[in-house]
This record gives sequence, structure tokens and C-alpha cells, in this order.
Amino acid sequence: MSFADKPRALTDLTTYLLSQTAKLAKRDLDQRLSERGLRLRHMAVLAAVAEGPASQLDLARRLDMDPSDMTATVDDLEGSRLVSRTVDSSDRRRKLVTLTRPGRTELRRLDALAREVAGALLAPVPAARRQQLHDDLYRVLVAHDHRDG
Amino acid sequence: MSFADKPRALTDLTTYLLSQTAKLAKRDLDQRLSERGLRLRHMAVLAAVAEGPASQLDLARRLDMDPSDMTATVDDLEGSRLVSRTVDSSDRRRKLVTLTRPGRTELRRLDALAREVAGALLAPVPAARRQQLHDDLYRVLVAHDHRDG
DNA sequence: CATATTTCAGTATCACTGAGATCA
DNA sequence: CTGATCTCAGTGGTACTGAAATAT
Repeated sequence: MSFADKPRALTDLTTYLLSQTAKLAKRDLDQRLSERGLRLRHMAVLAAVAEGPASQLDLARRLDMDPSDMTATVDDLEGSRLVSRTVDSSDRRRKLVTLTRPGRTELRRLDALAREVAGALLAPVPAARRQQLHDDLYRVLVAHDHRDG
Repeated sequence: MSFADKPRALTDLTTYLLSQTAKLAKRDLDQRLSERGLRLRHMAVLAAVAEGPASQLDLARRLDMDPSDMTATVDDLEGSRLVSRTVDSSDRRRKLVTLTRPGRTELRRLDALAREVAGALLAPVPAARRQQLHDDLYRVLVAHDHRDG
């Protein structure tokens, strides 16, 4: 079977193409990340704290994750010593999540993996348009953010 | 918070932008489809059988769904009389799924909904580039299909 | 008092596995 | 006997809700 067999009513919808492409990307990347015992959300949190310590709620907002799911994610990362969790002394409700040195090393590995997967997936798109694709998606996300959150 | 707060390590990855955009699209569309008591996979199946009757396995292949999940999906659609399920007389293992007249009407409604959602989501992308975005995603999916299935 | 943050318990959806039943 | 198709039961991951505990 080829993708051309797919119903026009679906392939005419850019949103359907988006969800299918994302599904493939997620499948490919999850496959590779599982070699390292991690999932996409672990990588997302590592990438976020790489820019500086942050509270769990702040991380959840920035990554569009549910705060209640952040707990277990940070638990995992803390368990493998990739981040540390400390009480914020200026507001003791908050737990500051900080990237450890091994965490930074691991993030570099994951980033290389992710770039590999992205490169393979987007290879069919002419190089000149790959940047446009990137910019257009970024534009959509920024606009959506300004609308509701 | 704005999208610009997101970690560069993630926003630099087109695959991350893809998954985030798809997440938004799915959230928006699911919201609208739930008004009609349906989900994305129901719409996908309706769209597929709009091109002619097909066996469940064939539908699963074309829609990149698991065959074991197709059963319940077709159950739902058959329950609301949007499709009918008949045994293929030339191969009695197969169940041919056929779009009913009410099913075709419903699909037209869903398609209008989906176009509305897609239009709103992609509004920030200049019109000239929207078609390119569409084509590029299509290209990625076709290529991926040729690779493994 | 109200609000913010973390945590936990529970629900729903989804993607997938494995096995059984039926038929070619 | 084999292989294909449909079905069902169960698993694990994800997304979300609601509420408790603690602190501002």
C-alpha cells in the first residue's frame, strides 16, 4: 500500500497530515529514546532545565504538560541522577529542579539522537523549504499561545 | 508565558514543533468532534469508506491504525447507523464496511468542522506558504511509507 | 481567609500485544 | 496445514480531573 491510497478527504486536511507526521516522528524518536530508558517528556524536562533551575509548575507551563504529571517525570529523572530537586528557600512551596552534570551530558546525547531522527524524517523535503516548514510551525505555535495561554 | 519561553533545545527541533502543533490541532478538533459524539478515528474511517466499501484490515492499513482497534471503531459507527457491516461473499473472513446515506451526510458536517479548525490554526501562516506546508508534509508521509510499509 | 504548589488517586483514551475463532 | 481476518482481553503510556497537604 502507498500513502496515495489514503482518502482524499483526509489528505486534503493539513491538520491530518500534521497529526500523521507527528505520529511517525513520535514513534521513531520514542524508539530511539527507549534505548536510553527515557521518554519524550524526560527529554523535554532536561531541555527546559538546561536553561536554568525552575519550579515544577513553571516547567509544566512551559512544556504544555499537566502539573500533576510533572511529579512522576521529575521522580524518574531524579532517580537516575539527571536532575536534582531542592526546596526553593524563598518560597518553600516550590521545588526547584536543577540539571546535574550527568544530566547535561545525557541531554547532549538525546539531542544528537533527536536531530538524527528529524533529519531522516524530513530528508524528503528540499533543504530550502525545511527552514520554512520550521518557521511556519513556530509561527502557528506562537500565535496559538497568544490566543489562549 | 509565551511560546518564546520554551527551551531552544526543543524549539530548534522541527519534530518537536510538529508534535506540539499536532497536539494543538488534535485538541481543537477533538473538542469540536465531541459535540457530535465522535472522535478523530471515527472521522478517519468515514472518510476512508467514502471512497468505497473496504474490509476492516484494509481500512486499518490505509489509516495506520491497529486492526484490533478497528473493531470497536466500526462498532461505534455501525451503532449510530453511519456505516453498515456486511460479510464479503467472495471471502467470508472479511467484513465489508460501507458508508450509509446518513454517514455521508455526517461526513460532510465533520469535514466542514475540520476545515474550520485547520483554517483557524494555520491562519498565521501566509497563504502562499500554507500550500507548501501541506505539500511538504505530504512528501514526508509518502517517503516514510515507501521506506517501511 | 484565599491562593499557589506539589502530590496522589482515579478516569479515559490510545497504541499495541497475544491469543482465539473462523475461513480461504 | 498455513495464513488471513476479525475479535477480545489485557498492558502500558498519556492526558486530564479532583482533592489533599503544605506553604504564601
